[in-house]
Amino acid sequence: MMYNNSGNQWMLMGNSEAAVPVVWSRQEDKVFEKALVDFSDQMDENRWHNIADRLPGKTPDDVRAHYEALLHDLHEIDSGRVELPSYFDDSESFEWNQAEQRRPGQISFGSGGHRTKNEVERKKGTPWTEEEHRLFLVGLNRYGKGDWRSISRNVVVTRTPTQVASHAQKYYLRQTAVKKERKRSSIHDITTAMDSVTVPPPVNLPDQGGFQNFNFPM
DNA sequence: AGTGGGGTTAATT
DNA sequence: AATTAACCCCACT
Repeated sequence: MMYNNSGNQWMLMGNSEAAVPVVWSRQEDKVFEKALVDFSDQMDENRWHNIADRLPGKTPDDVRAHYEALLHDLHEIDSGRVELPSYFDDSESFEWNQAEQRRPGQISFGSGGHRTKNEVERKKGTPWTEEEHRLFLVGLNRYGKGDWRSISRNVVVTRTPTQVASHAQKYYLRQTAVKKERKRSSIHDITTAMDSVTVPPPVNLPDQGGFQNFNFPM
């Protein structure tokens, strides 16, 4: 899998050039992922163009193809368990000016209870964007559940490790919640292997408020 | 008004 | 540092 290489993309140069494999380095991936969030507001073609501008040697089409590949992987991650491929980190502690990324954020607002209006802007929780969540899944896939620090540092660069951990907590809570709802303990839950966390949430028909759970056999 | 989702912070290991 | 629990705001119903 690994979206960075899934389905090798080929760059077909006009007439005289031979096909050249498009390869994505780790650094390029990071730039790509960051740009994805930065330009998440534009869902048109400009997006690919803007992202490509940050990646010397990459065309907007390369970027779009890369994104497609990413979505494909995510779909698999999401609709199955999160399985960690055996490839782990690779020394990617390059000099990424993470200083200019991550914002000072994290202003408290609820804790103590002293609500001063003139205090530092109480930043209310900023909702995760879809892109950030996708990146979160990528990070999960790459570093595994628990390594929030790496995920924050290398993948979801717009969130601090604490935020990532928090997001993960809610994410898993929801996962199990949905799972439970779907399966009112049935004899079929018994499996030979050590159980599990599998069973793709049959997509949600819910979302609309009411879904009936049949709590009686039919 | 009650509930629950989704975010942050505090406490614990 | 990571996990767990408490807490808070807000959109819905």
